[in-house]
Amino acid sequence: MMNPSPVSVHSLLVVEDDAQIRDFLQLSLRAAGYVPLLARTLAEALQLWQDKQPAMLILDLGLPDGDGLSLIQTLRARSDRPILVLSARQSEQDKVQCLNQGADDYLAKPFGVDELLARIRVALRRMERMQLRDQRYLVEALQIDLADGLVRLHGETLHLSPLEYKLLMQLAQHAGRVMTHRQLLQAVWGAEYVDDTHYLRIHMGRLRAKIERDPAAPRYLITELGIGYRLAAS
Amino acid sequence: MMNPSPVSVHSLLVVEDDAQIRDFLQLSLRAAGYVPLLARTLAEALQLWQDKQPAMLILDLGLPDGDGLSLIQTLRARSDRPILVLSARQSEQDKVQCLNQGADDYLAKPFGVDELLARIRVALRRMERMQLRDQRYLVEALQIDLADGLVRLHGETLHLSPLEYKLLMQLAQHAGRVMTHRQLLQAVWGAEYVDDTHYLRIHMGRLRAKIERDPAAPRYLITELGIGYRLAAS
DNA sequence: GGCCGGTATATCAAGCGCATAAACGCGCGC
DNA sequence: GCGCGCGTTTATGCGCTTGATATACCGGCC
Repeated sequence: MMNPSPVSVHSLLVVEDDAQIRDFLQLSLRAAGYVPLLARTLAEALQLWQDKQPAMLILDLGLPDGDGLSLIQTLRARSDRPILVLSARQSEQDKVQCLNQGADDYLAKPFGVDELLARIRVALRRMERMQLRDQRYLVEALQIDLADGLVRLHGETLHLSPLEYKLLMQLAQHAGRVMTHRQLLQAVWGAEYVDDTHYLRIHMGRLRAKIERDPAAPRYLITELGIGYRLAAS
Repeated sequence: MMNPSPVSVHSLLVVEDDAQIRDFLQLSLRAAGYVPLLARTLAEALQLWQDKQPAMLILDLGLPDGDGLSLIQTLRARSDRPILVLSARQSEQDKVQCLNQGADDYLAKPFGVDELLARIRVALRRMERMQLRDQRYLVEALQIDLADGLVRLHGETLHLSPLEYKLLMQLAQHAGRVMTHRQLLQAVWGAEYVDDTHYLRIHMGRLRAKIERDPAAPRYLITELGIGYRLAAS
C-alpha cells in the first residue's frame, strides 16, 4: 500500500533562519528519503538553487535579509518547480499574496510533519508529470543560459532590465511553445495583472529592440495573434 | 481597464451538503468569474463530473451518502484534474489521508473566500500547463501539436488566425468523428451562434485554403453533408 | 432541363489587437 | 539633490482578422 521509496531521490531546498526548525526539517526530510539542502538567507538560497537545481523549494517567510516574496518571484520567473511556503503569519492576506505571486502551497505554523510531508508528496508527484526543459536555449545568434541567467547575442552578453529578464526567461523555459498573455502576466507580474495585456506589449517591444536585428520582423520573439507570444525554437 | 472575461470560462464542481455553505460558495465563485456546478451527494457529483467535465473539484468532506475519500479515489483514477478538499475536520490524519489519496489541496474550515480563490487559481494555472501536454494529431503531412500550439504542414509551421486555430483544435480533439454544425459553433463562437452555419462555411473555407493542397477535394477537412464536419483520422 | 437546399469561394468595410513613440513618476546612486 | 535607469501610463497609427453581402457550385428531384 504505502510506497515511500521515491524512484529518484529528490533534493529539496529549505530556506529557514531559525536553527531549531532548520534541524527539525532536515531530520524529518532526510528520514522521509529526501536530500535537504539548507539555506539561511535569500542570497544563499539563490546560490544553491542555481547550483544544485533542487526539485522544489520550501521557504520560511520572514527571513533576516529581505522579503521572501521577492525570492518567490525570482525563482518563479526562472522555473516551474514547486514552491511551498511555511509561515508563522496566519493572515489571509499573506497567504493570498504568496499564492498569487507563484507559490504552490502555503502552510501556516504550527504544522505537523505528516501534513508537510503529504503536501511535499503532492507537489512532487505533480512535478513528475512535467518534464524538465533544457537548461540552455540557442537559436541562431541568440544564446540563453537559464542556469546562470546570461543572455548573449553574437557572443556578447547584453544587458536586460529585471523585468525584461524575467519575461525572456519565462519564454525561454517554454521555448518553441506558445505562452498565453495570461500565463506570461501571471508569471512575471503576478496573478493580479492577468488582464493588463498592455504591459506585455510595451515590454515585448523593448525586448525586441534589444534582441532583434529588425524589430518589425522579429526572428525570435514571435507574436501569436490573439493568444500570446512564443520564443522561436530551432 | 478590468477585462473580466477570461479566455476560457472554467466550470467548477462543488460538492457540499450544507445549503448555507453551498449558496455562499456558489455566489463567491460566480462573482469570481467561474461557473459553479452544485452537487449535494456523491452520486450527483459523479453524474455531473462525467456529464459536464468541470475543470476541477471542490469537495466538502462528511457527506451524508458516503465517504468523500472514495470520491477522490474514483475521480483520481480517471482524471488528473485538481481536487481541493474543504473540511471541518482539523486533524492532521484526515489531511494526510486526503492528500495521499490524490487530493491536491486541503483547506480547513473556517477559511476565507480570498484564500479559497487564491488556491483555486493555483490549481487551475497549473492545470493549464499540463492539460494539453503530449496531445498530438498526425495524419499524412498534417501535424497538430496541441501542447505547443503549432500546426505543421510538411514540417513547416503555418500561420492560422485565432478563429481558425480554435476551429481546428476543436476538430482535432475529436479527430475521426463527426462534429455537428451546432457543436462547432457552440465551441468556437458561443451558444448564441449555434444557428449561424454561415460563419462555419466561411472559415472552413479559409482553413482549407491554408491546409489542403486542393481545397476543392479536401483530404483532411471532410464535409458531412447536412450534419457537420470531420477531421480525417489515420 | 430547370428548380432548389445545402455548400463553397470572392470581395470589401469595419473593428480590434498590436506595435511604437513619448511623457510621467519613482527610486537609486554618484 | 540631481541625473539616470526603469516601470508605468497615455496617445496614435497600422495591419490583420472577421463577418456581411454577393455570387458561383453541385447534387437530387420532379
